[in-house]
Amino acid sequence: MENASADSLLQDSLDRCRNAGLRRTKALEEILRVLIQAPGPMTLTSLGAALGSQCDKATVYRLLIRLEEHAVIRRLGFHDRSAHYTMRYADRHDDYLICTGCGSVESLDIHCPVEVLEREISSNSGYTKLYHELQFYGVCPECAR
Amino acid sequence: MENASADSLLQDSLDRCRNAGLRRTKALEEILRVLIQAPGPMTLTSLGAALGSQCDKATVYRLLIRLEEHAVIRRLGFHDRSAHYTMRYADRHDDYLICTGCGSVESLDIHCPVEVLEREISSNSGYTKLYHELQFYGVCPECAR
DNA sequence: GTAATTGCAAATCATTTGCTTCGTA
DNA sequence: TACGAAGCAAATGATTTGCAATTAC
Repeated sequence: MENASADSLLQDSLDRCRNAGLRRTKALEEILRVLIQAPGPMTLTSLGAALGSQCDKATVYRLLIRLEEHAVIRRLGFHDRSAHYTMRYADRHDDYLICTGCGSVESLDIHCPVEVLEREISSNSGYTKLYHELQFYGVCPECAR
Repeated sequence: MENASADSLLQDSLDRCRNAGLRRTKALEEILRVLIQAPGPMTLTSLGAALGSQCDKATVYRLLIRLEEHAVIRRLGFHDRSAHYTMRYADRHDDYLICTGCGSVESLDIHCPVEVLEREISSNSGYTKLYHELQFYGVCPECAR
Protein backbone atom coordinates (compact mmCIF):
# COMPACT_ATOMS: atom_id res chain seq x y z
CA MET A 1 0.00 0.00 0.00
CA GLU A 2 1.65 3.26 -1.10
CA ASN A 3 1.83 6.46 0.85
CA ALA A 4 -0.68 8.43 -1.16
CA SER A 5 -3.19 5.66 -0.70
CA ALA A 6 -2.42 5.31 2.98
CA ASP A 7 -2.88 9.04 3.44
CA SER A 8 -6.29 9.05 1.88
CA LEU A 9 -7.30 6.00 3.86
CA LEU A 10 -6.27 7.83 6.99
CA GLN A 11 -8.33 10.84 5.97
CA ASP A 12 -11.35 8.70 5.27
CA SER A 13 -11.05 6.93 8.56
CA LEU A 14 -10.64 10.16 10.48
CA ASP A 15 -13.73 11.50 8.77
CA ARG A 16 -15.69 8.46 9.75
CA CYS A 17 -14.50 8.86 13.31
CA ARG A 18 -15.58 12.49 13.42
CA ASN A 19 -18.99 11.51 12.11
CA ALA A 20 -19.15 8.94 14.86
CA GLY A 21 -18.53 11.70 17.37
CA LEU A 22 -14.94 10.84 18.25
CA ARG A 23 -12.59 13.70 18.94
CA ARG A 24 -9.51 13.99 16.84
CA THR A 25 -6.73 13.22 19.25
CA LYS A 26 -3.14 12.25 18.73
CA ALA A 27 -3.82 8.74 19.97
CA LEU A 28 -6.61 8.26 17.46
CA GLU A 29 -4.46 9.42 14.57
CA GLU A 30 -1.51 7.31 15.54
CA ILE A 31 -3.52 4.16 16.05
CA LEU A 32 -5.20 4.52 12.68
CA ARG A 33 -1.89 5.29 11.01
CA VAL A 34 -0.30 2.16 12.41
CA LEU A 35 -3.26 -0.08 11.61
CA ILE A 36 -3.48 1.22 8.06
CA GLN A 37 0.17 0.50 7.40
CA ALA A 38 0.22 -2.81 9.22
CA PRO A 39 0.76 -5.87 7.04
CA GLY A 40 -1.75 -7.80 9.12
CA PRO A 41 -4.01 -7.80 12.18
CA MET A 42 -2.46 -6.38 15.34
CA THR A 43 -2.96 -7.07 19.03
CA LEU A 44 -3.19 -4.51 21.79
CA THR A 45 0.36 -5.39 22.72
CA SER A 46 1.84 -5.18 19.24
CA LEU A 47 0.03 -1.89 18.72
CA GLY A 48 1.50 -0.61 21.94
CA ALA A 49 4.96 -1.61 20.79
CA ALA A 50 4.48 0.02 17.40
CA LEU A 51 3.33 3.23 19.06
CA GLY A 52 6.27 3.34 21.40
CA SER A 53 5.27 5.43 24.41
CA GLN A 54 3.16 7.78 22.37
CA CYS A 55 -0.02 6.70 24.06
CA ASP A 56 -1.09 4.72 27.03
CA LYS A 57 -2.21 1.13 26.70
CA ALA A 58 -5.54 1.90 28.36
CA THR A 59 -6.15 4.67 25.89
CA VAL A 60 -5.41 2.38 22.98
CA TYR A 61 -7.68 -0.25 24.49
CA ARG A 62 -10.59 2.13 24.86
CA LEU A 63 -10.12 3.55 21.42
CA LEU A 64 -10.05 0.11 19.85
CA ILE A 65 -13.36 -0.69 21.46
CA ARG A 66 -14.94 2.47 20.15
CA LEU A 67 -13.43 2.05 16.72
CA GLU A 68 -14.90 -1.41 16.54
CA GLU A 69 -18.31 -0.20 17.69
CA HIS A 70 -18.29 2.29 14.88
CA ALA A 71 -17.16 -0.33 12.38
CA VAL A 72 -13.93 1.47 11.58
CA ILE A 73 -11.93 -1.58 12.56
CA ARG A 74 -12.68 -5.26 12.86
CA ARG A 75 -11.88 -7.42 15.82
CA LEU A 76 -10.69 -10.95 15.23
CA GLY A 77 -10.58 -13.81 17.68
CA PHE A 78 -7.76 -16.11 16.77
CA HIS A 79 -6.74 -19.01 18.97
CA ASP A 80 -4.23 -16.73 20.43
CA ARG A 81 -4.98 -15.45 23.88
CA SER A 82 -5.23 -11.90 22.61
CA ALA A 83 -7.66 -10.08 20.36
CA HIS A 84 -6.45 -8.96 16.92
CA TYR A 85 -7.58 -5.82 15.16
CA THR A 86 -7.51 -4.77 11.56
CA MET A 87 -8.92 -1.94 9.48
CA ARG A 88 -12.36 -2.51 8.03
CA TYR A 89 -12.83 -1.26 4.50
CA ALA A 90 -16.16 -1.27 2.74
CA ASP A 91 -14.88 -3.02 -0.36
CA ARG A 92 -12.87 -5.70 1.29
CA HIS A 93 -13.48 -8.63 3.58
CA ASP A 94 -10.57 -10.83 4.50
CA ASP A 95 -10.59 -14.28 5.93
CA TYR A 96 -7.46 -15.71 7.48
CA LEU A 97 -5.12 -18.64 7.32
CA ILE A 98 -3.30 -19.22 10.57
CA CYS A 99 -0.49 -21.62 11.35
CA THR A 100 -1.17 -23.64 14.47
CA GLY A 101 2.56 -24.11 14.85
CA CYS A 102 4.13 -20.67 14.67
CA GLY A 103 0.99 -18.57 14.74
CA SER A 104 1.74 -16.72 11.53
CA VAL A 105 -1.25 -15.09 9.90
CA GLU A 106 -1.94 -14.78 6.19
CA SER A 107 -4.94 -12.97 4.88
CA LEU A 108 -7.01 -14.64 2.22
CA ASP A 109 -8.63 -12.32 -0.25
CA ILE A 110 -10.92 -15.06 -1.44
CA HIS A 111 -14.43 -14.58 -2.59
CA CYS A 112 -16.13 -15.95 0.44
CA PRO A 113 -19.22 -18.00 -0.32
CA VAL A 114 -20.56 -17.27 3.11
CA GLU A 115 -22.10 -13.92 2.27
CA VAL A 116 -25.13 -15.67 0.84
CA LEU A 117 -25.54 -17.86 3.88
CA GLU A 118 -25.39 -14.77 6.01
CA ARG A 119 -28.63 -13.40 4.65
CA GLU A 120 -30.27 -16.77 4.92
CA ILE A 121 -29.27 -17.21 8.53
CA SER A 122 -30.39 -13.71 9.33
CA SER A 123 -33.92 -14.37 8.13
CA ASN A 124 -34.12 -17.80 9.75
CA SER A 125 -32.84 -16.74 13.14
CA GLY A 126 -34.17 -13.23 13.48
CA TYR A 127 -30.69 -12.03 14.30
CA THR A 128 -29.80 -8.60 12.98
CA LYS A 129 -26.56 -6.83 12.14
CA LEU A 130 -25.06 -10.11 11.05
CA TYR A 131 -21.42 -10.46 10.09
CA HIS A 132 -19.11 -13.40 10.05
CA GLU A 133 -15.61 -14.44 10.79
CA LEU A 134 -13.91 -17.28 8.98
CA GLN A 135 -10.54 -18.71 9.82
CA PHE A 136 -8.57 -21.57 8.43
CA TYR A 137 -6.05 -23.22 10.69
CA GLY A 138 -3.30 -25.52 9.56
CA VAL A 139 0.39 -26.25 9.66
CA CYS A 140 2.52 -24.05 7.43
CA PRO A 141 5.26 -25.54 5.23
CA GLU A 142 7.98 -24.25 7.58
CA CYS A 143 6.46 -25.82 10.65
CA ALA A 144 5.83 -29.07 8.80
CA ARG A 145 9.57 -29.47 7.95
CA MET B 1 -29.20 -36.91 22.63
CA GLU B 2 -30.44 -39.98 24.48
CA ASN B 3 -28.57 -41.95 27.07
CA ALA B 4 -27.79 -44.98 24.95
CA SER B 5 -26.30 -42.74 22.33
CA ALA B 6 -24.38 -40.70 24.89
CA ASP B 7 -22.98 -43.88 26.38
CA SER B 8 -21.70 -45.16 23.08
CA LEU B 9 -20.24 -41.77 22.27
CA LEU B 10 -18.41 -41.89 25.57
CA GLN B 11 -17.12 -45.35 24.78
CA ASP B 12 -15.93 -44.25 21.35
CA SER B 13 -14.20 -41.22 22.78
CA LEU B 14 -12.52 -43.21 25.50
CA ASP B 15 -11.31 -45.64 22.89
CA ARG B 16 -9.85 -42.88 20.84
CA CYS B 17 -8.14 -41.53 23.94
CA ARG B 18 -6.60 -44.86 24.74
CA ASN B 19 -5.33 -45.13 21.19
CA ALA B 20 -3.83 -41.71 21.62
CA GLY B 21 -1.99 -42.99 24.65
CA LEU B 22 -4.01 -41.22 27.32
CA ARG B 23 -4.58 -43.03 30.57
CA ARG B 24 -8.13 -43.68 31.58
CA THR B 25 -8.54 -41.49 34.63
CA LYS B 26 -11.59 -40.28 36.43
CA ALA B 27 -10.96 -36.73 35.23
CA LEU B 28 -10.86 -37.85 31.61
CA GLU B 29 -14.11 -39.77 31.92
CA GLU B 30 -15.92 -36.97 33.69
CA ILE B 31 -14.79 -34.30 31.26
CA LEU B 32 -15.90 -36.35 28.28
CA ARG B 33 -19.18 -37.19 29.93
CA VAL B 34 -19.94 -33.53 30.57
CA LEU B 35 -18.89 -32.39 27.10
CA ILE B 36 -20.95 -35.08 25.42
CA GLN B 37 -24.07 -34.11 27.29
CA ALA B 38 -23.51 -30.38 27.03
CA PRO B 39 -26.00 -28.49 24.87
CA GLY B 40 -23.21 -26.32 23.51
CA PRO B 41 -19.53 -25.41 23.73
CA MET B 42 -18.13 -25.04 27.24
CA THR B 43 -15.37 -22.95 28.74
CA LEU B 44 -12.79 -24.09 31.24
CA THR B 45 -14.79 -22.30 33.90
CA SER B 46 -18.17 -23.73 32.99
CA LEU B 47 -16.63 -27.17 32.79
CA GLY B 48 -15.15 -26.67 36.22
CA ALA B 49 -18.56 -25.71 37.54
CA ALA B 50 -20.24 -28.69 35.93
CA LEU B 51 -17.65 -31.02 37.42
CA GLY B 52 -18.04 -29.65 40.88
CA SER B 53 -14.88 -30.39 42.82
CA GLN B 54 -14.35 -33.71 41.10
CA CYS B 55 -11.19 -32.54 39.43
CA ASP B 56 -8.83 -29.66 39.58
CA LYS B 57 -8.97 -26.81 37.11
CA ALA B 58 -5.36 -27.36 36.08
CA THR B 59 -6.09 -30.98 35.37
CA VAL B 60 -9.06 -30.07 33.24
CA TYR B 61 -6.97 -27.48 31.46
CA ARG B 62 -4.21 -29.93 30.62
CA LEU B 63 -6.63 -32.59 29.53
CA LEU B 64 -8.45 -30.20 27.25
CA ILE B 65 -5.19 -29.37 25.53
CA ARG B 66 -4.38 -33.00 24.97
CA LEU B 67 -7.88 -33.84 23.85
CA GLU B 68 -7.69 -31.10 21.29
CA GLU B 69 -4.28 -32.25 20.08
CA HIS B 70 -5.74 -35.65 19.46
CA ALA B 71 -8.79 -34.20 17.73
CA VAL B 72 -11.21 -35.61 20.26
CA ILE B 73 -12.53 -32.13 20.98
CA ARG B 74 -12.55 -28.87 19.09
CA ARG B 75 -11.48 -25.56 20.51
CA LEU B 76 -13.42 -22.46 19.51
CA GLY B 77 -12.33 -18.87 19.82
CA PHE B 78 -15.36 -16.70 20.28
CA HIS B 79 -15.05 -13.02 21.05
CA ASP B 80 -15.35 -13.99 24.61
CA ARG B 81 -12.14 -13.82 26.52
CA SER B 82 -12.24 -17.53 27.19
CA ALA B 83 -11.78 -20.56 24.97
CA HIS B 84 -14.78 -22.78 24.29
CA TYR B 85 -14.60 -26.52 23.79
CA THR B 86 -16.95 -28.97 22.18
CA MET B 87 -16.83 -32.61 21.14
CA ARG B 88 -15.57 -33.32 17.67
CA TYR B 89 -17.45 -35.99 15.77
CA ALA B 90 -16.39 -37.30 12.42
CA ASP B 91 -19.77 -36.86 10.81
CA ARG B 92 -20.57 -33.44 12.09
CA HIS B 93 -19.14 -29.96 11.76
CA ASP B 94 -20.95 -27.10 13.40
CA ASP B 95 -20.61 -23.43 12.79
CA TYR B 96 -21.95 -20.95 15.28
CA LEU B 97 -24.23 -17.98 15.61
CA ILE B 98 -23.33 -15.76 18.53
CA CYS B 99 -25.19 -12.80 19.94
CA THR B 100 -22.93 -9.81 20.44
CA GLY B 101 -25.35 -8.56 23.07
CA CYS B 102 -25.89 -11.43 25.51
CA GLY B 103 -23.25 -13.81 24.21
CA SER B 104 -25.67 -16.68 23.66
CA VAL B 105 -24.43 -19.35 21.29
CA GLU B 106 -26.49 -21.32 18.79
CA SER B 107 -24.99 -24.01 16.68
CA LEU B 108 -25.73 -24.04 12.99
CA ASP B 109 -25.92 -27.41 11.38
CA ILE B 110 -25.70 -25.87 7.95
CA HIS B 111 -24.01 -27.41 5.02
CA CYS B 112 -20.98 -25.25 5.02
CA PRO B 113 -19.75 -24.30 1.56
CA VAL B 114 -16.30 -23.78 2.93
CA GLU B 115 -15.21 -27.38 2.76
CA VAL B 116 -14.46 -26.99 -0.91
CA LEU B 117 -12.43 -23.87 -0.35
CA GLU B 118 -10.48 -25.70 2.28
CA ARG B 119 -8.95 -28.11 -0.19
CA GLU B 120 -8.25 -25.30 -2.60
CA ILE B 121 -6.48 -23.22 0.02
CA SER B 122 -4.52 -26.21 1.16
CA SER B 123 -3.03 -26.81 -2.27
CA ASN B 124 -2.37 -23.11 -2.90
CA SER B 125 -0.70 -22.40 0.39
CA GLY B 126 1.09 -25.63 1.13
CA TYR B 127 -0.53 -25.70 4.55
CA THR B 128 -1.45 -29.13 5.84
CA LYS B 129 -3.95 -30.44 8.36
CA LEU B 130 -6.33 -27.69 7.42
CA TYR B 131 -9.56 -27.09 9.26
CA HIS B 132 -11.71 -24.07 9.62
CA GLU B 133 -13.81 -22.17 12.04
CA LEU B 134 -16.76 -20.09 10.97
CA GLN B 135 -18.76 -17.85 13.24
CA PHE B 136 -21.63 -15.52 12.62
CA TYR B 137 -22.11 -12.66 15.00
CA GLY B 138 -25.24 -10.59 15.32
CA VAL B 139 -27.85 -9.23 17.67
CA CYS B 140 -30.45 -11.74 18.77
CA PRO B 141 -34.17 -10.84 18.82
CA GLU B 142 -34.16 -10.51 22.61
CA CYS B 143 -31.27 -8.10 22.69
CA ALA B 144 -32.74 -6.09 19.83
CA ARG B 145 -36.00 -5.44 21.76
C1' DG C 1 7.74 -50.32 39.79
C1' DT C 2 7.54 -46.20 36.88
C1' DA C 3 6.22 -42.85 34.08
C1' DA C 4 2.08 -40.32 33.36
C1' DT C 5 -1.47 -37.60 36.02
C1' DT C 6 -3.29 -34.93 39.76
C1' DG C 7 -3.89 -31.30 42.96
C1' DC C 8 -2.60 -27.10 44.96
C1' DA C 9 -0.48 -22.91 44.87
C1' DA C 10 1.74 -19.37 42.62
C1' DA C 11 2.97 -16.82 38.31
C1' DT C 12 1.48 -14.76 33.84
C1' DC C 13 -0.52 -11.75 30.98
C1' DA C 14 -4.03 -9.68 28.37
C1' DT C 15 -7.33 -7.03 29.40
C1' DT C 16 -10.50 -3.86 32.28
C1' DT C 17 -11.72 -0.26 35.41
C1' DG C 18 -11.30 3.95 38.66
C1' DC C 19 -10.03 8.36 38.98
C1' DT C 20 -7.65 12.63 38.22
C1' DT C 21 -5.77 15.66 34.71
C1' DC C 22 -5.75 17.38 29.99
C1' DG C 23 -7.31 19.23 25.64
C1' DT C 24 -10.70 19.40 21.82
C1' DA C 25 -14.89 21.38 20.10
C1' DT D 1 -15.70 26.37 29.51
C1' DA D 2 -17.70 21.62 29.55
C1' DC D 3 -17.28 17.11 28.49
C1' DG D 4 -15.03 13.54 26.11
C1' DA D 5 -10.27 11.57 26.14
C1' DA D 6 -5.69 10.45 28.06
C1' DG D 7 -2.57 8.77 31.54
C1' DC D 8 -1.42 6.11 35.55
C1' DA D 9 -2.12 2.68 38.67
C1' DA D 10 -4.51 -0.98 40.45
C1' DA D 11 -8.04 -4.89 39.90
C1' DT D 12 -9.64 -8.82 37.09
C1' DG D 13 -9.82 -13.23 35.49
C1' DA D 14 -8.60 -16.73 32.38
C1' DT D 15 -5.03 -19.29 31.59
C1' DT D 16 -0.24 -21.42 32.54
C1' DT D 17 3.44 -23.45 35.07
C1' DG D 18 6.20 -25.73 39.09
C1' DC D 19 6.42 -29.38 42.00
C1' DA D 20 5.37 -32.92 45.24
C1' DA D 21 1.98 -36.64 45.89
C1' DT D 22 -0.83 -40.16 43.29
C1' DT D 23 -2.22 -43.71 40.32
C1' DA D 24 -2.95 -46.24 35.97
C1' DC D 25 -0.69 -49.64 33.22
